[in-house]
Parts: sequence; C-alpha cells; structure tokens
Amino acid sequence: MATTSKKKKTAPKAKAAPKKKVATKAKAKVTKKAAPIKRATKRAASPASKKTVKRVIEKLKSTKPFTLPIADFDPHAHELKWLKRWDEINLYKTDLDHAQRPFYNLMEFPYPSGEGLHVGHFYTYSGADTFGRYQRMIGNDVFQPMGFDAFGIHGENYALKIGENPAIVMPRNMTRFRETQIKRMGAAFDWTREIDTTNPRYYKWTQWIFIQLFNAGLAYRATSLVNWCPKDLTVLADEQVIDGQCERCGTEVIKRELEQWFFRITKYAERLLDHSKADFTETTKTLQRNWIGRSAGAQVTFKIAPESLPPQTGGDLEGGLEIFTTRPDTLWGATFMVLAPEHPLVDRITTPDRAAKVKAYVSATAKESEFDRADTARAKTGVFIGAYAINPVNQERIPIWIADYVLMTYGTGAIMAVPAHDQRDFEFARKFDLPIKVVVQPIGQVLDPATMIEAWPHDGVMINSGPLDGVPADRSVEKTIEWLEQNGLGKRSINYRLRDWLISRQRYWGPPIPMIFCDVHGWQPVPDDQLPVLLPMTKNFRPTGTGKSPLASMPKFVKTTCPVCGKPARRETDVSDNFLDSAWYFLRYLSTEFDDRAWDTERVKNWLPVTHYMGGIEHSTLHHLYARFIWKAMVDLGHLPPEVGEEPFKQLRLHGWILRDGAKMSKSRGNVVNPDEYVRLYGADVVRAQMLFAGSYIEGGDFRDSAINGIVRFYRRVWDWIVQPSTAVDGLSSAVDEDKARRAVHKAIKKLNEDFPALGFNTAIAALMETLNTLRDCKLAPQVHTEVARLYVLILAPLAPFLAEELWERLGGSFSVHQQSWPQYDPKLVVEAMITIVVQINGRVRDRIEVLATANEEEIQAKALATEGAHRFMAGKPAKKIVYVAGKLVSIVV
RNA sequence: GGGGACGUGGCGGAAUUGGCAGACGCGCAUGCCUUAGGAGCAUGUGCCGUAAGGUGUGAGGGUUCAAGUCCCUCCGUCCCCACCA
Repeated sequence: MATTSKKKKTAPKAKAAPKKKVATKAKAKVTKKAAPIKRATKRAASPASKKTVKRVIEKLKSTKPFTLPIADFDPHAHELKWLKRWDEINLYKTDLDHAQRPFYNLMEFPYPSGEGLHVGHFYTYSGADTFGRYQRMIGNDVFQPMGFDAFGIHGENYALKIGENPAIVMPRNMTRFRETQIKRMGAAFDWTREIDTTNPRYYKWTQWIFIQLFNAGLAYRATSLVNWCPKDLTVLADEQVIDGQCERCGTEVIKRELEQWFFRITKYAERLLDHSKADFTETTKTLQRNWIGRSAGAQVTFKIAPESLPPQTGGDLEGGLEIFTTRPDTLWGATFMVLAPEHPLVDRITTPDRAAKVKAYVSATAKESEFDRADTARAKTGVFIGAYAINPVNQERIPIWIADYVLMTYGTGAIMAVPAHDQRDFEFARKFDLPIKVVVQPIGQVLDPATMIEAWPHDGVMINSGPLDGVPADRSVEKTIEWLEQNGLGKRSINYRLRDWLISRQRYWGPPIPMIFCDVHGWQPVPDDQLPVLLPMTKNFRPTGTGKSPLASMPKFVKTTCPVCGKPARRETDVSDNFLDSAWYFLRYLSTEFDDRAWDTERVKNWLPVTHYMGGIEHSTLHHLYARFIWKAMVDLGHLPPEVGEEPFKQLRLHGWILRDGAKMSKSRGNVVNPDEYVRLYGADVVRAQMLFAGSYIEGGDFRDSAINGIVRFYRRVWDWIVQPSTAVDGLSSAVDEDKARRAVHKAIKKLNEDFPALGFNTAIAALMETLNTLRDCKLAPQVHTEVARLYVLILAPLAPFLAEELWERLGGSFSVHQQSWPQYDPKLVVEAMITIVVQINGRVRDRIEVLATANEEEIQAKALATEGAHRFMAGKPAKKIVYVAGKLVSIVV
C-alpha cells in the first residue's frame, strides 16, 4: 500500500536520546585534573567513526561488488542459485484447503511506484518473513501471500510525469518489484496467489463492495465542504490531509463545496473505538482512539429571539440553533453565541443592517486555508450578525456572532460561548467587549470577571446557575445533563472528530464507482451481472480540475441505461479512493481462483481473521481503520460469516518509522536508502539481518549502514565454522567441549523460541552471535561438529534463508532446510550443572561462589559467609540479616 | 491545550516477577598475521583512579537487604490530535 510520504514536517524519532548527560559530564571534567593522554585518545573515538561512515559511503558509491576472502563463500552466487530452485518447485506454496494449522501471515503489500521498493517495505518483510518462517518450522501451515496495491494517485502521477498510461506503466513496475526486488529478498511468499488491485478480476469485487454499502445505506452522496488538492486536482479524505497539506504531493489543501460519495464510517465510530477484541500495540490503539476523537456532552437548542429576526423569516425560525458542548455545567455562563461563517443559518438570520459586514467576513474566511484557520496563535476575529438567541436555562437574550474559530465541520457548527470558562471564548469576549459571567467557582478562589486575565476551564462549584447552584465539580456535568433532559431543554450527546470517509476521486486511475444516475430513479447501482465497470483505456487521462474525472469527457463511457426503467442514463465518472482497494485485499488472497464470488466462505472460515499482520505505524489511522470498518460492515451485512468475529486481524503489529540519520527519508533530503544497492553489495541475508539487528523491531529507528560489517563478519564466521572447521584436530573432541557446544546450541534454541514469536529479532541475532562465539572455541570431533552445526543451521534458517540453505546442503541435509522442523531443545542441556551465586554485603557485590545447581540454601549461605570478600567487608561484624535468592545471590546485611 | 511513547557508554542497543547494569554489535586501542588492507586473528574498552577502591541508567527525593525496573516531584526529547466547543 501507499506509504504516506508527507506525513511529517519535522524529523521524527522513535526514541529520543538527548545526550544532555554528555554536556554535564564534560562540564564536570573541567573541574577535575586533566585526564592522561591515553584516555584522552580513547575518548576521541567519535570523529574517527565519522571517518569510517564516510568511508563506507564511498565504498557504496563504487560499482565494484564487495568481495570476501574466504574460499567458496559467494553469497551472490548462492542466493541466486537457491532463488531459482525455490521458484522451480514453488517451495512456499500453501495448500489452503488441507491446512491442519492455518496461520495467515500477512504483511502490507506495496504500491509499485516508480522509485522502487521502499526501504520501509523491505524492513516490514524482513521481520515478518523471519517470523513466518519460524512459524512454519514449528509446524504451522503458514500462508504468506504478496500482491500489489497498484491503483491510485501516486502511480498515476508517476505515469503523467513520464507521459505514459498508468495501465502500461504499472504492470512494468509490478514486474520489476516482483522479479528484481521482492523475490530477491528471499522471503517465503506464495506467488501463486498474487493479487493486483488494478486487475478487473479484482476490482470487480471492490465495486461490488461499494454496491453492498450503498444498498445498506452506508454509501451516500452529499454536498459538503471537502478537501481539494489544487495540484492533484481531486478531493481528499480527511485522513489524507496532513497539517493542511495533501498527503501525496504536499500542496496546501483548500476547501471546496462539492457533491461527493461518502462512506458512513461514523456510524461505526463507537465500535472502531472498541479495541477489546483487537490485539494491537498500545501505540496503534491510541492513534486510532485520538483520530476518532470521542467527546461526551450534551446537545442543547437555543431559540432565536423572534423580534431580532430579519423580516424575511417572518419572525419565526423552527428548530432554533443547535449546539454541542462538553461543558453543559457552564450553560448559565453563556453570554453570546458563535456560528461558523459557513453555517447555513447565517444567511437567513442576519439582520439587513449587518448584512454587508457579514458578507465581507464570510468571503474573507472562505479564502483562508484550513491550516491558517487552525492557527491558535492568531487573534480572534468575528462579526455580530444582528440576531439574538435565548439561553434556554435562564431566558437571557444573548447576541449571535460569526467567527472563523468555530468550524462548520465539528459538532453542529455553532457554539454557546462561555468566556469565563473557555479560553477561546474569553479572548473573543475581551476583544469585542462582550460580557463575562462566572458560573464555576474554584475552591478557595474568587473569580472577578472585571480583572480575570484568562478563562478558568478547570474544576469548581457551580454558582449563578439557578437550580444547580452548589453542585460540585465531580457531578456538575452529569447533574446538568439530567436536569436538561428532565426539562426538555437538551439531551445527552456524543460527538466524534471522525468524519465520514470521502470515497470519490476525480481522477482516472482507480476503479470506476459502479453507480448510474437516472433522471427519474436517481442513483442506482450497476447490476451485479454488469460488473466490473471497466476502466476504459484512453489517452486523455490527465486530471481536469473541473471537479469532474477525465472519464466524464468520454461519452461512450458515460452513456448507459437506467437499470430500473431502461431509459437513457449516465454513469458516475468518479473513481473510488485507493484505500478502498486495500481495505479488503487480505480477503481476496484466499480466493484468487474464484470469479463468481469476492471470497469463498469456507476459506474465510478456515483462515480468517488474519493470524498476524505486520506493517508500518503510518497506516494506523488510514488503512487499518478503513479495513476494520469494511470488515465490520461486511459481517453486519452477512457477507462474512459471523464466526469470523469483530476484528479482521487477530494480531496487528505496526513498526515505527525507518529513519536515516535521525530524519525521515525523503527525496528532498537526499537521504533515501535504496535497499537494492545494499543487496547488490552484501546479499539479501546480510541486509535483512542488518535491519533486524539495528534495534527494537517494533519501535523502528535509524537505518545505519555503519554497523553492517558486524553482520558481514558474523555470517562469514558462521560459514567458516561450518565449512572449514579447523577445530577437529585429531578426530577427537574433549567431553568438556562437546558438552559446552551442545549446551550452547540448545540454549540458543530455547532463546529463539522466546524471541522469534515476540519479534525480538535484535536479541535473537545477538543470541546466535553469542552461540557462534562459544562454538568456535570448542574443539569437536567431526560427527559432533556436524550434529551441532545442523542444529545451528536450522535455527539460523528463519533469519538467513539463503545462507542456511547453502550450509544445510553442505552438511548433507536434504533439500530444503525450509521444510525441516524446528529442533526441540533438551531441557537437561539448558540448565547448568554449576551456577554462580553472587555474594552481596550491604547491597554490594563482594564475591562470587560456584556451587552445584542442586546445592541447598544452608550450604550456599555457609559458603558465602566463608568467602574472602565476606570476611573482608563484614570486618568481623555479625550478619544482621541474610537474604537468599534461589540460584542468584546471597545478600548479607551487617 | 489534550493524549501517548521515551530518557542507559563515543554510537546502535541488552537487562522475566525488583536480584551481578552495559549482553550482542559498531567504533576505538594494543599486538599478531599479511606484499597490501576496506581482510583475518588475539586481547582490552562505562566513568574516576597506578592500584585498592569509588562511582554510575535525565535531575531530586522515597520504599527495599537490593531500584534502569516500584512510588512522588521536576527536567528534557519525540510522536499523534488540536481554535474539536
């Protein structure tokens, strides 16, 4: 799927590491005596390492491939050889209908852009594939599919740039992605079920989903103020506007009033907020929760004072003015009202004497960008419209204003202003000299409206509030709502920040929205037997900017007949949002061979929800929210069997951003990492491991090539130890070394059993390195060496699929290592015979003792007290208290 | 303003229920090997100290035999949302 390239303006960091301490320490050093020269040299390590980084970069620029001195070790040749063999026999094909232990290992599919596979995807697949390979080895039937999210503006823009039709460009990109990049990584994808969202066999069902939503009232057409990108010449969903800019191109987004298609995702707000059945990380849940933005409060209607209404209304306005508030307890403090300038009532209730000023203000606001308007630092502006409202709780007559700080798109587009208890209202009241009335009294403080310099938005006791005077803070909101409901003045209400999903796009490269407009019968869905509505090939696919898609200028496409009456009608010419394609793709992988159904129910029952889904955190409020919505709707409408449950993904893990030098990669920064380059230099195994070793996988972080040599060395040593064992001297190994080697590798099995399922790849690699370091110290007889080496290669296989395959063959294993079972560790070999117990005196480590693992407490205490360290630091004093922590330490207090 | 994540050597980062801080790797230093080094091998490497020892996980306080981990008060960084009523 598309990577949101314009998400951030500033360089994000998964983990901040302010090196404040460095400064503090440096300062402290000044006061001490000068350090000896030797140490000073040591500390000067940093500049030298920079030199090395430069050197590595130089090296990368050279076209000479990296060569290794060890005979026979040629990662490139090995990797290409095994790729071919795996491909020939479809090694990673999964039999979906005969799986005993189905394990759906999903990862976000890429957008085949012109730039090539993004390093973020390489990162995702490196971890998810290692995870999946482990799952396969422990006996799961892993289904690991891959495909392409090839519709959408990004690809279309690229096609426009190079002047070719996206229908020609995208297949070419897909081939390149598949053949030269994704396969080259050595991931265990089942390519027999590849999907391409631009294939009519696929988007037929994207259109079908649209129709199901339309029939259920979940897709509707409405005129509203929408986000418009003046460069991409299309509308955008709220989720695709980042800091007031287009997610795709970074252009300042403007508001335009247009008739568009929407999905009623807000109807699902409450259910999307419920993560109780979703095993997501806290970060992901929080991002979604913030995005949905639930506020609880009350809806209250203010009547318009009849005598203030302009003549054209006839002195009466049915319905009045609805407002939403999270602080109904401050209702008695409302001293004026503010409408958004775009509020539909503005025209109707503005008095003639104010009309000119109001009109001027409204048109000035329309020219502002959303971003400028959201700037809280700006001084408040606004205009009185001449009308008055009646506060329903105390019948006070209060003036109605319009101001751009009130947004039409949230709540009802109108607010009651309580300047004493809301900072924005306070600023507005001060500027226009409107009254301020205190209705919440803070404990131990008296607020004087005349001298207040800011609002009091915090807790207090209700005052000046008629029947509710004296109600304390913890109950005031609840009490007021009850009182409002009893008196018929208002009702409890929940508001969401989330808005309906704007689904139509005035572009060419997408699935045409399958709707037909008839003058008599209105909007009708295209009948099922006429799906898919094919996207026509055309030379004129350039966006028009008129608010209509290029398809609108193709009469052959537009002209059709009404499915109800058969009379001439016209087709919808907009295409659907790219995020609809990807909102259901994981369902299609399971049923690629069927053309008569979007997905097969039996397959769905066996394989869904997705067992494990890996992707990037940047999609948490886009793709992952949309996918959950579509899933829930499909379950509700009976298109998915109820037993699949509320959530499409059993376990979702989104990793953090992949940075370069602490900054997000971008073309403008010139710090984009091209994974191909690294694969060419070091081989795929090395690049995979380098990414996984750099730090916590789930947190993401910097892509640093400066440490890549560590992995190169590690694999070279693995090779050397297995292929050219120099340790088996006279064909005999000592019992001590045999035991040591076996214990090391069995402990590694155990450690990896913990790390791989938890995505702890960095510590898994560290364990493999540590194990190898131990093994290299052991002198082993050939048969013992082979026994241990085979175990080692098996547990290396998920991480380094190529290297493991090559070594497995050389150890006489049968093809393929990736069809072998994960080895079981021997419980007897993972516990040490002798253990080290730490001896602490007054909380400090003073000695250590070696004891048999079976030794009892008294024995150990006695031994601990007899140590030299104990004697020395107890200085003859008796032990006041002795704490023994089994197998770990003896703590003696004197 | 609201919400969240986090702060450990020169660097990336380890550290079940509180139990030997700094695993593993990079870098660096010294030595060996080599025609050569962008190769390999060995040893060392938190800080102060010749050493004994002291000290040390953003700062300060607390609980505990024992705190990177738990509690309190600050400081800082990053992310998301945000004139959201």
